[in-house]
Amino acid sequence: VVAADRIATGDDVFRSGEIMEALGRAGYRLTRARRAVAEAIGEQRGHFTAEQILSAAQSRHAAVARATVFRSLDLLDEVGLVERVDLPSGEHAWVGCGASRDHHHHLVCSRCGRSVGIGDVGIGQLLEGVALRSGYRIESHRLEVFGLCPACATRP
Amino acid sequence: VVAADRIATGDDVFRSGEIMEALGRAGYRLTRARRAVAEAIGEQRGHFTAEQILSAAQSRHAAVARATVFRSLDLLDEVGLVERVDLPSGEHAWVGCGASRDHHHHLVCSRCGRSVGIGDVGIGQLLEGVALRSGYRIESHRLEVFGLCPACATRP
DNA sequence: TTATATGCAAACGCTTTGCATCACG
DNA sequence: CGTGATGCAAAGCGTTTGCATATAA
Repeated sequence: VVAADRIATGDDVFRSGEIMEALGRAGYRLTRARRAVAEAIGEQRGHFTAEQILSAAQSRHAAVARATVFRSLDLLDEVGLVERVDLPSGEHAWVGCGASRDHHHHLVCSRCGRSVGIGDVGIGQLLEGVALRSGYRIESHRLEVFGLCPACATRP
Repeated sequence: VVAADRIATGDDVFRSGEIMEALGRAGYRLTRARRAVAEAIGEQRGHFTAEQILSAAQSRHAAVARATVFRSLDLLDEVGLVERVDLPSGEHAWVGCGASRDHHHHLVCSRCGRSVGIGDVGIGQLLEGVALRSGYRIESHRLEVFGLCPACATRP
């Protein structure tokens, strides 16, 4: 049941081109603003906030309206290219979802924000037990894991 | 390692008295406002927002300032009596933590909000594997589980 | 008596909205 | 061309802060 080989499905980073292609495939217009947001996301190494995308775009001479950043992120979320994470601080951030479109979770570096996807490491199985004992009919779960990435762990 | 018997540690609900006692033990003043917040929390059946506490207090003729509600919730969080949950919608809510002061997670009813605590069901163990494979030094994790409680599951 | 906690109102930060304009397809 | 997307600015929320006042211990 546990797909051990699906653990650590790779860095949650992608090129802006991939984003635009996916948007096109989903039937959305490939606009200048969306390209700018896609490029800004491509520059991010880890999780990012709407604010970061906004200023990344500005510093590239590809300014986008604040509202458009939010609208684009929502769109990308719908398409499954990014996903919201709630940081321990309570902040809302986003991470790219790499290639895997399946149910998965994120392992986020608490220093640099770099994130990797992790597959279903067997939590579903654990939760079956919880369901039995609690009587709840479990519908969904969210797991967010925080720690230091290899680079940040060695470099103090 | 897996404490199967600690699954479903009981309803995350308590009487206002327990809250006040714990606050006193922690060396905080037992004020009228905190009593009002404690009572409002006691009325909640599941997760609750600051806004709900505010209006619950008002409808009891024990009005509290909005700011005080936030300050009290932060305090109760510090003491470990309540905990923030990020609902799937992105909303911030709180749940009581019942008796257990250990590391735990919450199983929240997505209809009525009722929540029960679940102990460390073995996720720590799973994450050791993830740490090995990913190279990350895992520091913390948050698991939030949503579903229908027994009552809501049977009553459509 | 004195440090703590409260109330109030204003400030804040993030996110959304309405609406006229723009541009992708 | 026509519809969907954008920009702008204003509104909306939830949350925090500063400060004078009240109050628990």
